[in-house]
This record gives sequence, C-alpha cells and structure tokens, in this order.
Amino acid sequence: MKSIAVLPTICCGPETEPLTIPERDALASRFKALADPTRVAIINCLSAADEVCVCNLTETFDLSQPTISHHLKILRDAGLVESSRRGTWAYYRLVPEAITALRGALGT
Amino acid sequence: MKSIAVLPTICCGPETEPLTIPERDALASRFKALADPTRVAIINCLSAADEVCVCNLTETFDLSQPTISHHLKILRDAGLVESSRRGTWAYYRLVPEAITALRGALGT
DNA sequence: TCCTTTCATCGATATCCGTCGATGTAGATA
DNA sequence: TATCTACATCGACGGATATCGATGAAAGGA
Repeated sequence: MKSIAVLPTICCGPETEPLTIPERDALASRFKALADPTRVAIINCLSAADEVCVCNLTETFDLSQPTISHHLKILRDAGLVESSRRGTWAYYRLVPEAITALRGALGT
Repeated sequence: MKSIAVLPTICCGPETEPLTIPERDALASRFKALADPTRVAIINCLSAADEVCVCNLTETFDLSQPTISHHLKILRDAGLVESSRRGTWAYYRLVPEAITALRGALGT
C-alpha cells in the first residue's frame, strides 16, 4: 500500500548524465538490498508466485525465522516487496515496478 | 582481456525457475559490487566515456587514492570493469556485456 | 643512478551486516 | 481469560567492509 519511489535517472548507458549524490545513494541502497544470496533467492521465490507466505519461506531456507524476517524487512524498506496480513499469516509479493525500475537503471 | 562470466539464469520474471545456490551467490556478488554509492558513481562515470584514467577518478571523488583503488578492484573482480596500463597511467573502462547481463537477470 | 609520479597492496581501525536466541505482539481457538 | 501459532522486534556476537596512512612496484625524467 506504499507508493513506489521510481528511479529518476539512468546509471550506465551510452549517453549518460552524471548522477547526483542522492541519486547514487538511492541506487546503491537498492542494489544493496539485492546484495545477499538469501534475498536474491527470496526475490526469485516471490517471482514464481503471486504471493508467498512467510511460513513457506522459513521452511524453504535453512535459516531461523528472525533472520528471514530481517531479510524481508530489508526488501520491504527497499520497496522491492510488499506484504499484507490475513489472519495469522503474512503474505509477501513482488513489486514489479520496482524491479523494472532497477533494471532500467542499468541501461536503456 | 578476461572472459566475462555471463549470468546463466534469470532472477525475477513471470515464469521463473528456482535459482541454484551457485547462481544466487553469483548474482548477489554482482549486486554487491554495485551496493556502494562510490562504486555506482564510478560506473556512472565510466559509462560517460570510453576510458577514464584513475587519476581523474581520484580527483573527482573526495576519497583517498587507496580507497578508489580498492573500489576499482571490487568492480574488476565482479567483471563490471576492466583496465589497461599505458605508461604510468591506468585506464578503466566499462564491460558493457556484464552490465547487460545484470540487467537481464532482473527480468525479461 | 636517483628522484618523481602513478597506481596497487598492506595493515589497522571503525563501522556495518548477517545470524541467532529471547522476547513482544496480534490473531485464532477454546 | 488463557493459550497457541505466526510473525516482528530486540540485543548480542562474529565476520565482512569502507576508509585511511604507509609502503611497494613500475615507468619516466634528470
């Protein structure tokens, strides 16, 4: 239910303008969210389904439940995923626009 | 003068296969190389010209020369840039295929 | 040969990050 | 109310990382 901050500028292409400091910080923050094998796997897992319950993730990965929750928070803060609770369970899904925006930052 | 390891699999798209552990590790390593504002700015700087001398980078950024060299090594190890020495100077350039491959990993 | 310049590497340090157990919170059930 | 489950948060610990000064290596010039 959050608005998605879209990357305003392109990072690396043939005719590329210099990034401002806030822009390069924002880009690095987003890449940092993907700079961990577990988080890459979570994103990959979410991309295969509309929604994934946290309980499924804790089963899939050989990590403690707090660790999974920690990674999900990082992905949430980066705007790459969003969550919603239904009853006792929390379901996470990808934010496709955020992925697309990141991809766009890597060139035209 | 190095061969470029191309990302074999796509991370996050509509019909996406699960990543193997080596694949997700390789992807995370490459994203980690971009998970720093200085390195994002270096990539952005390199994308604006064919080649950039290290001396220009040390002038551009308010960081010590060893720190710049450290970041360049990380980008080199990730295969995102390559370098060549001519005389006293070292010139760095982008590896466009690596950037393209990373972009491809973020979807079709 | 000696000195200067350019860049890479080394060693040290402060901070960041991934991980875990313990605890808190909210919903469901009884 | 009491209790159980699913998930988030807290606090702590160990390992990784960004940064620096000092040093090394290689090339050019005096």
